[in-house]
Amino acid sequence: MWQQFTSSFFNKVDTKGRVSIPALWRKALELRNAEGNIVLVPGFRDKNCVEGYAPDEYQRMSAAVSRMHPSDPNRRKLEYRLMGRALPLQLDDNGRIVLPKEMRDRFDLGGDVAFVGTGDSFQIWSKARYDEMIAPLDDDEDFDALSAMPWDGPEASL
Amino acid sequence: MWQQFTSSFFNKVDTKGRVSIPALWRKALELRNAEGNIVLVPGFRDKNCVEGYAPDEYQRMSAAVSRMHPSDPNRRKLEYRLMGRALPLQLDDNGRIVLPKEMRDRFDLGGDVAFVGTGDSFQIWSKARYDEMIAPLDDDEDFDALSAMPWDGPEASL
DNA sequence: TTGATGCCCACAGAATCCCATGCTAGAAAA
DNA sequence: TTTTCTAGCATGGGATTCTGTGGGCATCAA
Repeated sequence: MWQQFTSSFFNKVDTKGRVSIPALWRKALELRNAEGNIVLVPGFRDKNCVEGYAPDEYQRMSAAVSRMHPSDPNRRKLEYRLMGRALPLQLDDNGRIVLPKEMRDRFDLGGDVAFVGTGDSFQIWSKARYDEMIAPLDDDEDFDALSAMPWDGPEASL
Repeated sequence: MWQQFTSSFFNKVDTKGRVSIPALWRKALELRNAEGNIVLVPGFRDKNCVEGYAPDEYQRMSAAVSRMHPSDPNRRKLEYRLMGRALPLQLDDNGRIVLPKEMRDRFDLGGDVAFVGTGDSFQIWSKARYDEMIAPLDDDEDFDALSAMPWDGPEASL
């Protein structure tokens, strides 16, 4: 539909470490003129998964870090975690990427993995860890996070 | 009539999971320049049904989430439930969509389903669950929710 | 040699497209 | 009014395309 990463998908990592990027997201990447390029960042916002960005969004993130003053110690930390660990990858002809061995080991990405869309980025979880993470969210009866969402009525944005 | 989703409809889901979007709402989608696109979100505001949005309304929701700071834990929760589960779909030539199997299983959407208009969005219920849900609402004699409605008089908005 | 990497092809199941068929409501004709 | 016609709508089935996945084979490095 459009250039956001939405929905969740459960794909398999084969013995070579290859895994398909969901077809829906490949179309999203095209709309972002990514030309088959994505950037993987391990454990940035969430230390239990790998985050994936289209080039344009990754640049937005790193630009935000670059706006911080060079003397700011938090900038150094962010640099190490965002730039220092970012891994640019290319999709192959079948729409797959190869997850490097260190990433597979560290995040348990063998066999079934979960791709979770988070709008301008996405996450890759091991299926087992994803299930653990998501279960309490589904049990949340009243879902109080919704009340934290900013809302100014229909005519506010767009 | 116009671009709001109003009224209720009872359609059938076939063996392939296909179901017609009510014709009245297809016209509403046209007025919203949706071009046959809708977004389904399972159990977001109400955990017992699937919610449907026109692209413009969905973007309004997700934009509200994106305005929250990336470090906000409530943003994470909302991402998982809104973006992480949102499913963009296209109407086919006959005005139908395909409900994915997981959704059909989880919300019991086989055979008869109810489409309920809720203004800027709509809901899809299994007929059985819908009947259960709606009965006590009709018995609500005094309907005290009405007193909670903000009201500035006819000339306020528009 | 051994192992990793990139590229190509193959295949099954699932999703999607295309065409057909009743049904209904409303218009048109008698 | 009653009957006939028609266009729009919901629904069904077959055929085709797509997508995720597995395997083979060169190439290159250690």
